[in-house]
Amino acid sequence: MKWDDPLPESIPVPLWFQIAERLRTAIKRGDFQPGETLPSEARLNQVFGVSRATSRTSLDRLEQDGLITRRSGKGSIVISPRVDQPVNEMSGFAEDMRRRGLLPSYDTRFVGRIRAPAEVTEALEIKPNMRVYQSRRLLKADGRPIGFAVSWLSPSLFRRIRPPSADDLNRGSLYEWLARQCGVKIIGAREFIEAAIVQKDMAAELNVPLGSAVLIARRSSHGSNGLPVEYAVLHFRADRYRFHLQVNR
Amino acid sequence: MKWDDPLPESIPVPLWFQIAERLRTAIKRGDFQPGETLPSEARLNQVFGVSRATSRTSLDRLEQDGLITRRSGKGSIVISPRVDQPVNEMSGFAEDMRRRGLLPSYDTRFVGRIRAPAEVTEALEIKPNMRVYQSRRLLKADGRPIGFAVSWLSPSLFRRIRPPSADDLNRGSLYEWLARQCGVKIIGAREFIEAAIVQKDMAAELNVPLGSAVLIARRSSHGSNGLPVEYAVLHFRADRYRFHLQVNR
DNA sequence: CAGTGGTCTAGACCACACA
DNA sequence: GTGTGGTCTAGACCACTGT
Repeated sequence: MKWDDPLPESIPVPLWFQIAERLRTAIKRGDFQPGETLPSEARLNQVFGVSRATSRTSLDRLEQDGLITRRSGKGSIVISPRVDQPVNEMSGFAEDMRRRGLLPSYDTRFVGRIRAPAEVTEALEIKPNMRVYQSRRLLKADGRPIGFAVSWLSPSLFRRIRPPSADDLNRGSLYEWLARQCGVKIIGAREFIEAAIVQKDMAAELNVPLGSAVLIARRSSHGSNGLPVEYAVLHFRADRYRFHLQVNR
Repeated sequence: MKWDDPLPESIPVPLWFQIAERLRTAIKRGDFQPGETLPSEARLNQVFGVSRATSRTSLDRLEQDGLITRRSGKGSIVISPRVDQPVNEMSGFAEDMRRRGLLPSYDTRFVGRIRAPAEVTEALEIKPNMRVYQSRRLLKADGRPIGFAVSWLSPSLFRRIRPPSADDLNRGSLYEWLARQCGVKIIGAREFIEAAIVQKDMAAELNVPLGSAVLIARRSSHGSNGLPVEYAVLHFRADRYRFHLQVNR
């Protein structure tokens, strides 16, 4: 499939998205090398028979994803490719692992209601000392411990719906469960990333010697209504995990 | 200043940007609370006398910056505000520190040409064992060590221009120097973030005990032509520094 | 139903880069 | 000069949300 083959007719996918995907795969394949320019907006209009706004929307997306930069008078220039797959797009642990070619699994250690510490009530924007649903899970990749996730969910989710069981949590992604059962999609988050020396109980869970380094992420997630959904603290083995992110502008 | 005051006439700033700034400050000020909706696109058209494409571009920017989400049929919904200052937008160390209310300074330990290790030649996309310009700098905030930056610059920068001196580097941001002297703006980067136990020489520089944790960032920066400009490895004291990032979609 | 954002068209004028 | 992306207008039809 060449990048400029005609688009299929009347499928329920936006034109701008189809065009962006064409260019994206062409870049991945190496048809456009880093430093080279993509076809101009006018050219895309001719090739795909669309208006300029549509082809611009395609390029907007590629720019936002860090694949190209655009310069007035020059064109849309391909940026050196990512070495790895993922980036800082929103993704749960399971998806993250699959993209790295590893098989994710969970061991749920605890589920239940507990009194939330201040760090949590602040993040979830609820009253101090309120009781919230907590889960504690060991995260594994190809069967080996890689991280430990402690997660608190907003009480507002469980007015009508029962919280997930340990089985639910072992079965798959928490985010998928929230989407299926609560109709809540997590669409963004704020994260703090820190380094620390592993604590005793966490060393046992992660199966690392005392004195090892861990990578810690504290994540506040929000749904499409803009309100907090989950607060999570994740510890990762420093020898098996690193964050990868793409920064623009 | 209310968010819907008339826009000044004929200033050389895009309308969509001015509108986005109005809404941004209104959100920061609390005129629109988290979970509330912003004025609809049609309303913005009336208020500012612009076309729908223009008001949409404003909202696109706010969405990209993680301030709002949009739902067809509902509106543009304000997301809970960031606790800290900005986030994963491109910024050098100096700017980063100033945003945290700290005074940045540098102690340059070394500048000169050295043979680049494989990690560097790969990131800069140059031939193995090529000699490149390296700098090693201690990063300080309010006079106290906070990190250590080792940076390699692409040889292509110095065909016509002399590399920066230790004085240049002590004086201010490397990125500002590159912009001024080489006309190269860094517009994006790829980063890996890791945790580790501090090494002996680094412990001495950072003034931390052996066995402490450090946060390590490995950054490949590229300019507006999409080609690599700088590769840097930064070690941060875990007790004084953490990353903060905003994840969308 | 009316209002919302999502997508798309067909034009326009501008500043910028390069030959 | 020609071609590039940056900005902007004035329409249009659609799917979705709530009443």
